[in-house]
Amino acid sequence: MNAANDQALQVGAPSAPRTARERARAEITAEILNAARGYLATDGAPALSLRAIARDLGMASSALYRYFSSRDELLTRLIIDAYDSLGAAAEAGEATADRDDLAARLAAVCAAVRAWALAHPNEYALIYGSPVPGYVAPADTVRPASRVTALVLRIIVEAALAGRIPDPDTPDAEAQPVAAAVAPIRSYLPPGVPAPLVQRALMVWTNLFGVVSFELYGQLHGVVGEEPGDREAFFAACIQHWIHLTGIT
Amino acid sequence: MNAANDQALQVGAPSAPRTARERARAEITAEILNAARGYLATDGAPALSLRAIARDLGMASSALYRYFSSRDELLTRLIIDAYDSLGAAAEAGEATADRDDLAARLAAVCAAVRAWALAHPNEYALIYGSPVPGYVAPADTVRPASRVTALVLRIIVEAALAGRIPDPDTPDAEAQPVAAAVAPIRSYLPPGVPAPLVQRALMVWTNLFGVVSFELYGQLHGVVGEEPGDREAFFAACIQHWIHLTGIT
DNA sequence: TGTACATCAGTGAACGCGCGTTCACTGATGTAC
DNA sequence: TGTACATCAGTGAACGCGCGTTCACTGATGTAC
Repeated sequence: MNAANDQALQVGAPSAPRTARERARAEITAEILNAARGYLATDGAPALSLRAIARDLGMASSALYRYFSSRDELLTRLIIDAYDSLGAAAEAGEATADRDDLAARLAAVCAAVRAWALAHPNEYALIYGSPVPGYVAPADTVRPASRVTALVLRIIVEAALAGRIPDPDTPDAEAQPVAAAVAPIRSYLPPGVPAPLVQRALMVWTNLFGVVSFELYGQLHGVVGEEPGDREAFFAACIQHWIHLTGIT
Repeated sequence: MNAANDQALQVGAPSAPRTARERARAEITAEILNAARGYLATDGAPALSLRAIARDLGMASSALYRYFSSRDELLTRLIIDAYDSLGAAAEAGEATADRDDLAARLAAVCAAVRAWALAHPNEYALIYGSPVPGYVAPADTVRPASRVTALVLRIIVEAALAGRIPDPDTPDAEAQPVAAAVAPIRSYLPPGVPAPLVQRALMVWTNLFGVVSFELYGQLHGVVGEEPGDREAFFAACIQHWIHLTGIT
């Protein structure tokens, strides 16, 4: 929690750099990241080139090493920023819904994730596409990566604890292995949320990104229409099923 | 249909090459593809290198151009083969289930897709990961790409036409846009399958790949357990929900 | 069955390109007295 | 306020590497008579 707050502070409010040097540093760092995001869009993460970025900014390629110690560090920063940007968008969307309308809150999260993905396809592919081979995500990507997951789970937990979800009647034979399977994430949740319900929440979370990825990567081409409203209608129907799946009332 | 059969013939039975030249050509082509798949696994599609493959086979890099006219053509062949391999696995899995047990047939397809993906993570990422930037899939990838989709839809269509799926009672206001959205794929289906049902089938199809992708790309790390049986239990629960979602009895 | 010619697989050098990273350096900005 | 020194941003050349693709060529395999 402290770590999260500290980081939010750092990211959100750059704490007003005082000296000219610090101000310039912050500005140029931002320019580098912007240029990098541009190349993500056109060429993808694997082809991201430090030299191309340097060319864009009109500086020597070696100068980038004053800001990032390596290509991988730049990638890591882009990944963290993308997760945070998506997480913030999802949280902002969720916040607009009536607190008591749990279904609407879940729907808002889904819609916000899709909207963000369509607006930032490059960054979406960076974090939810096939992993960049040879790149291993460092530990500080974990927390930003879990913001959307946490958001979805929070809604389900809130509903369950408020008694607004009827207990799913799963046969014991099935419930046992599922409980073991979802144990890791369940350890972060307050007690009292049945395992089958956690499983359903995770299904919704997984399916959400499944649909968004398929839409973004072109797998829906020739399957779901591309007229205005078609994709939205399909996605809206998905949301309805997800809400129904959780059992939220 | 004819095109499909012709291709199956070509791929399945290489029609017994007669001359030594033809035999050698077929063998070396296969060796190239195998080596390429090896590099897919370790380095990913964007880093796939003709020179590295040639080195593996102990031949000059220029010699590859006797077999593939360019790197893109090699990629295309790998993509088509991957789709066909997955499609064949899914069809074989489905074929083992009792013809009358529609739910079991759907479950078998899902299980086969996941098993194939876990066994061929490299090729899975090639066809269902983020698109390789700059590469545009030619038309001959379309048919192999649709085999799993077709399989899922066939089961649902069969169930619907046999009256084994109760009509989903969707409010007209919702059904209208959904019908427009799924019109493209519906044009390939026999009449009499309600649009909301087609939408559900597509949801199952999308969610299937969503779950498999999340598992493969590590998004489930720290969420769903990694002990033997955990992932299987989670996936089994997903399958149950998908069957329930379609309404198959 | 034997010869003459066409086809094809494979070679090795070369073209032209781009990449990440290092290093010794210059000159501007900041800091301590 | 002014000077001396430390810090830092940015340069440009270089290292060592790998890539896709082309081209003129050699030698083996196949084919037609």
